[in-house]
Amino acid sequence: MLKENSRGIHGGNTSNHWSRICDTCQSAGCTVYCRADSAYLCTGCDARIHRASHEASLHERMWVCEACESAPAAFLCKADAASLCTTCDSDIHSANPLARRHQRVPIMPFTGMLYGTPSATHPSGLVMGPTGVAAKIEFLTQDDDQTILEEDEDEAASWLFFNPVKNINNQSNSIGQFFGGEVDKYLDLDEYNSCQDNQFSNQDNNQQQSYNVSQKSHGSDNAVPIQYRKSTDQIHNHGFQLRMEYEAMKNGYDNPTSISDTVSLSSLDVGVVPEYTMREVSVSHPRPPKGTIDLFSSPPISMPTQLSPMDREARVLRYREKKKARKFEKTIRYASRKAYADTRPRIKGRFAKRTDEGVDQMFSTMPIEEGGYGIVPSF
DNA sequence: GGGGTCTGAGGTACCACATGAGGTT
DNA sequence: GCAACCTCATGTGGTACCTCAGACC
Repeated sequence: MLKENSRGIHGGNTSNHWSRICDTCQSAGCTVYCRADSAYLCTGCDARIHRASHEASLHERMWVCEACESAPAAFLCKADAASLCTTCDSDIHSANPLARRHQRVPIMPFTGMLYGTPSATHPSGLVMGPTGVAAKIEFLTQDDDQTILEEDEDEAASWLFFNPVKNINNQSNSIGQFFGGEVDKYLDLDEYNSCQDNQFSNQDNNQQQSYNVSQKSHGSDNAVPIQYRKSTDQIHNHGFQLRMEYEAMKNGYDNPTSISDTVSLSSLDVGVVPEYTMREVSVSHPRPPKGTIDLFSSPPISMPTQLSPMDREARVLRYREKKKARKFEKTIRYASRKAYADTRPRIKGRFAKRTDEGVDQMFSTMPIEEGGYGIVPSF
């Protein structure tokens, strides 16, 4: 399933670990680069260090490139909703004509604190962030949690309230039981694998989709950035994903009625990547780590029983970012395959075998290699 | 109100085959 | 370690078919 996604967008990053870990704690992936300290920091360390003093809070920081995760981001690609360093931006957006059309804006350094009390010198809260040139960092406090919940109440409500009746009738569904209510059969526990301790994730897959214009480095299958439509299972995935995040941050993972401690994955389709294979959650890293997951060799999934305020804030922020970034269109990952599919003969919508005549007709206007088909158009 | 039928919307299985990942030599 | 070769899972789109909900009688 993920066979063709097992490479990072730069072709060689197959590790389950971050490209660059936090210079301070050495245990989590870095998310920001502090110019003043010349240090790459994870979200937790960034908050801790730059909350320590007023002076520290004035340090200019840059988001780390979401592609290579090893250099400060310089541009925000609006199409990919990704912050990229100059190198990755160049690589990705020179891959094909469509990629070149992506609108990018420079990312300026930000100061202040991402979490906690706003800096007194930044009452506006205007900083430069990964989601906009002049994104307003929303300083999250416990009170803000409530504000967020109120803002999103309408949408979130549909995610939060499981149907207890269906749950009872759905006893055979271990996942349904696990979450205390009706759960989509198209489970995608994506975001729940994104804690810093977790080494398993489908980040490669996510990244490849996010940066689906960047595959020139590993083959001719250049993906196209155009997104057509999104199948309902993907929509379910997003809905459930966000619902889970919302539920988690709402409860701080200490509500035993909504989330139990373990889950059986045996009934899940292999293609579904349960992100929540964490051993524990001390989450502050806003991005899922790289790598894929082994559903059947992983230890039983445990849900956290406590979540620190910082973790909650991080999750709230991540929830909102993800909500903003939701896309419901289908992603074409392999343009060459699409091109072939478009040109294949069909019978009642099904692919049909090519006859020699059919091939000749089909490619009568295309250059045909000896004994083969035409050159794969590349986007 | 209950049951049967019709209709539309939405979801999915099916097909062939180039491609690429991973294993072997 | 590297290259060449081999094997096999994967992704791709249009259509028919299936399921379900709602309307109607």
